[in-house]
Amino acid sequence: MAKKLSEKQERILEFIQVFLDEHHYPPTVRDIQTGCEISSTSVVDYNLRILQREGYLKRQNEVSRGIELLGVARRSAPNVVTIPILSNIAAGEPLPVPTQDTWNNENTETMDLPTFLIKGKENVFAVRVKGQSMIDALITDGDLVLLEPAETASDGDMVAAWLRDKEEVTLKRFFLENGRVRLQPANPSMDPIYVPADKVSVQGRVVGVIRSVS
Amino acid sequence: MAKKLSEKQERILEFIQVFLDEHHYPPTVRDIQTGCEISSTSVVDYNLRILQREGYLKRQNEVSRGIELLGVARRSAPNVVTIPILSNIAAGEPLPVPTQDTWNNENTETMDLPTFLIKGKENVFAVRVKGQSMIDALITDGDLVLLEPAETASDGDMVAAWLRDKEEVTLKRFFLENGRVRLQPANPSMDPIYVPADKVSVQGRVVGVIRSVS
DNA sequence: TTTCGGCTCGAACATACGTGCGGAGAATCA
DNA sequence: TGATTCTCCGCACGTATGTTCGAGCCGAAA
Repeated sequence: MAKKLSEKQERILEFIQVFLDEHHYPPTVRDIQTGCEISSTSVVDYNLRILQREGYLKRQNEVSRGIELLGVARRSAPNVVTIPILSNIAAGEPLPVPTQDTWNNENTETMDLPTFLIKGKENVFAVRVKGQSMIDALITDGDLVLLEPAETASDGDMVAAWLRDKEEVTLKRFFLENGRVRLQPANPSMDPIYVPADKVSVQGRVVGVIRSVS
Repeated sequence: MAKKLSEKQERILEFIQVFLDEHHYPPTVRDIQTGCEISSTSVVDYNLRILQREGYLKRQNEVSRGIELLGVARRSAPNVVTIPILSNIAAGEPLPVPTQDTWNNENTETMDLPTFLIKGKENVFAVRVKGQSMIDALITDGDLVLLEPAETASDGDMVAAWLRDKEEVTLKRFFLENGRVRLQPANPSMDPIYVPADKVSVQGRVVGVIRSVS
């Protein structure tokens, strides 16, 4: 178990996990072969044996799709992850990005999300929006905004930005243009705002939005 | 879906569930045959087809163990439901509300949703929005709209409405006002439209919206 | 009675799929 | 340098497994 996995083995493991999420049954050797761009089924077999020996999975002999992930490799709830919901957002203050304490606080509200919504993201949390202040981001009262903590952003990212001067949080697409920041609303009929870079701090990247209509 | 299952079909379903719990991969036709003491593989196949037609499971053609339990039958992830995603929505045509066929078509894309999003609703399906035509409902390109099939609506319901004269589908809040229908955009800065009741047909109630930011 | 549709049977067919084998680079070690 | 081990390759064999077909059974409708 101690041995480190080769890149190919990591890839195979990852592929099996994703395949399982999508199909709810395990892949065949040949599924893995094409999915991981491996040249021969025997190479897949070879690496599967290693993965089995190292305890990452269990295989049934002579059984098609007889692969079962074990331990760490196994995703306990295959399609769902639990994230915290922050409420009590005060207007005029930055977002309270969750800490470990938030997670551990048993009073924190949580929700389950399908994994495909936050694929690859980490420490995602949700904020329940109050009022219409985000309407130019196509977000309205009661919506849940999914955020990934981040202090920086690349051009085009949808971010939650704290505007020091205005003392407000806004959700817009981020563009850095020769020293100042252009914040572009998601609603194309609305105009961008321009802010000096040192007056903006990125608090997180927007991963998704969920609206539950009553 | 309405039809009652035969004793044999109940047993098969139960067997698949138990098998799944034990092995973490689906059984073969022959596993079911011996497990349920059925005399012939073709009988299993016959009943599996019925179970598929009734929406209890989905099968992949020519794929060993290509069985996937759906909805009620699925119990591995109790807080999750599987719904179909309709794409290929043609502009200028009513929504293709899903039928049983849609469910059974193995090419139909599906997604898992946390149950809290569709609490109490039935036969919910998702539509992937193309373009900006729904922008006044705070919905943009790529969003997934969750709909519950419905032919009628109460005042205040957010509905998908087919406008006969305009030949378009729109998402708005529904109000019946002395013989005509007021359709109110979710964006409060936009004006409602008024349509004679016989020129509007409700296709579904909007249950939620999901946006995954790339 | 006949007819017909739902259900069962057994066998065979086609192929999806796990596995084994000979060999070949490439890396490690002496 | 050679020996050894690890990893990869392509191929082909055997069987596991989904699917089909023709026939038979049985109860309900005609």
